Amino acid sequence: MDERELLLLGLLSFQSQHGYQINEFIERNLARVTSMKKATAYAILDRLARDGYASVRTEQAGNRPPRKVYALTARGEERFRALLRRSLADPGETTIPGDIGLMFLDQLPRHEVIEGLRERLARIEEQIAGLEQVPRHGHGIGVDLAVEHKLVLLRADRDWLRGVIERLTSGSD
Amino acid sequence: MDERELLLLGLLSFQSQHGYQINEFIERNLARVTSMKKATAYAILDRLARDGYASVRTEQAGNRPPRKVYALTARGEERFRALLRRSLADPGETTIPGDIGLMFLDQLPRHEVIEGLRERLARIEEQIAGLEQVPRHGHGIGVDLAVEHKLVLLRADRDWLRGVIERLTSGSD
DNA sequence: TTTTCCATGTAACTCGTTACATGATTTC
DNA sequence: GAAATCATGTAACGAGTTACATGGAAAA
Repeated sequence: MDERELLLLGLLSFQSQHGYQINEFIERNLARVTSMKKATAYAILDRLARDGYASVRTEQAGNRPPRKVYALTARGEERFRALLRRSLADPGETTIPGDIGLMFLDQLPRHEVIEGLRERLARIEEQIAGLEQVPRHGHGIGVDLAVEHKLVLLRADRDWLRGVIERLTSGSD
Repeated sequence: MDERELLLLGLLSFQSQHGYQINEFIERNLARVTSMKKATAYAILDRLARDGYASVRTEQAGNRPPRKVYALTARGEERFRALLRRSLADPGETTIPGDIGLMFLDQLPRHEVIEGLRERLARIEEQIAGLEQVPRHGHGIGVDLAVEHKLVLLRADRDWLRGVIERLTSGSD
């Protein structure tokens, strides 16, 4: 909730934009960072305007459909900074998908567990490879940091997983 | 969704239980792994019974309120194993809270950023300290693995954060 | 000429949480 | 006599996704 709002406020803090534009940008450049859907973005933009965090100006370019261009208001910038501070300071609850499954791994035949974990490992390695190809300084150091962060955690995850698979493969318990 | 269902199926795979019992167990022993709320558990148990994954037997102990004891059916065990295999193999989308904020850190005065990240670091260290005190082999190796996993990722996160703070503190860039 | 692009949205749905209701019983 | 325990639920709400509607213009 707050994260999606923060994202939109942040994008607007760079420049005023209309919804379509924002959605395009997210889809093309931020797919790895967020999975926010278009309808959601439109709805939040609406809310931002309603709450006075953004102003709306309708713009017509030629014969195209009219655009609603959103611009941060002073209140909006304040809101942005407040959310940003909170977001930086609060690590939140990182619920790791798969950890629940881990708890029950005794219930499954050992070879099936290993097979599953190997597949997981392969997927993680794909994600890492994908992120490693993201160009640096494409959209500011902040974005680079976010990518770097993800990479660090993915690599730690990968290394741990390798260890676990090894432990499980080498038989003893 | 699937994770919560998997958790309940897994708990039932150890032994038949009624909802209250399961909720107690989760609250007391699994608060660090899941945040599923009671109402949710009751609803999912209901659904499991409706879909034939669990059988229900109503039991009365003395003058207490009647209990609905759920037991896995054959279908339920199959379902459990299927979800478990999927959960092990699929790393899913680990959306890290805070990464969105990271992207915009240029928009905030440097000292505020550092202040925020220091607080984040402290919180993470608290989480680590908390997890380090969890006794091993409390509830099976699976649970230990899950805790270990969380610890590994938290430590990687902590180390990275320290590096970032250092980089930011030492001025340049 | 059919598909894609532009640009906005709505309606229905799912999943989960919060807050509350119930009512007997045991503990403080 | 008040509070916690036992045991189940319901109703209202919030956030988000999916799928669809619209309609002109440009590209294939």
